[in-house]
Amino acid sequence: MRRSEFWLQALRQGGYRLTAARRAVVRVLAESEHTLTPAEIYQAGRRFYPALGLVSVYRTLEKLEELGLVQRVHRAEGCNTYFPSAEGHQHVLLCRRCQQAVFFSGDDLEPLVGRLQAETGFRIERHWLQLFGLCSACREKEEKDDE
Amino acid sequence: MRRSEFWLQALRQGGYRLTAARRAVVRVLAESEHTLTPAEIYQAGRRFYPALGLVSVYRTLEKLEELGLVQRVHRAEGCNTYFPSAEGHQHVLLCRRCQQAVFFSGDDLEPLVGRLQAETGFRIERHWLQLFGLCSACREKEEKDDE
DNA sequence: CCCTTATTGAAAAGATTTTTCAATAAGGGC
DNA sequence: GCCCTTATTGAAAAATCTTTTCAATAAGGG
Repeated sequence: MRRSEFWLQALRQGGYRLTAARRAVVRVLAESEHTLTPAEIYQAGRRFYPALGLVSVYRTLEKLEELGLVQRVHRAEGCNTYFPSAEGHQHVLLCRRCQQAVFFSGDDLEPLVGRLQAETGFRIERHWLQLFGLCSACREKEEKDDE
Repeated sequence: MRRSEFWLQALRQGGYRLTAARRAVVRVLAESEHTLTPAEIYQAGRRFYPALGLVSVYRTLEKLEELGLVQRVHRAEGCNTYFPSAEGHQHVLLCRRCQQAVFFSGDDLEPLVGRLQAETGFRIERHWLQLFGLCSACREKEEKDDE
């Protein structure tokens, strides 16, 4: 099943109605390979549903986040970008130029977390890990810019 | 040397003047053990310098960040908290209740980064790692609340 | 095909951050 | 110590971004 269909189904099961506005937001974000801001989702969503309002983008993101389908992605330049949630224990690697986002897993923070809990007395509950860099396409483009 | 003195000296060497507004911001943030928002810094700073303006807090933070002395700390509830920068390769462990922040080091992401670069074609430049939990004081307080 | 009520978009309100601007004061030069 | 230049200030205005309000609409269970 495509991610957008799954999201619509999950909204339905969460007791929410399927409206044109929500379908447009889902369609844009579920299949995106880049993190998107509310304004970008709004703009792209209007191509599918011209009457879409920015407010509905915000409200739909709120629900998708609540259902665990969407995550907010923070960056130095701003914290208002969204992306499909990682499944299981995954994090994202982000291109700083084109905003492409790629999931990865395989970090092993257990030993570190255990050690820090013992040393600091904190009970550690969650962690954020994000990697930043340049995707291969943007690397080529940057080299071209330098010429 | 205390951190606040070091910051003042660094501002000076960066070509900036030492003003009462800047001294107040530095005094508040350099010795803080908690992440602080601009509004909190403003409020606390006014106790040392009542004429302080919120605008100067923003402008001073901008300069301190530019000099690498201060970092912006992001959280789910908001991205507008500030804290002294980590020295060298350090990250922060944050209490979700009282905003206490503790530096740590010892994460070893090299193998992961190397593997991902090979697999994805990205050139990985930076990473963000943050741990969230409850400090021991807040753990006790939460247990009391539950009673 | 209703009928209830969740949802909508527009406009207003809020919150936060940035810009503008005349007044002030930092600190180098004397 | 005292000018003099000019960076810096705080207040107010403007710009952004997000949330709330509200009457109109439409989703979807019966």
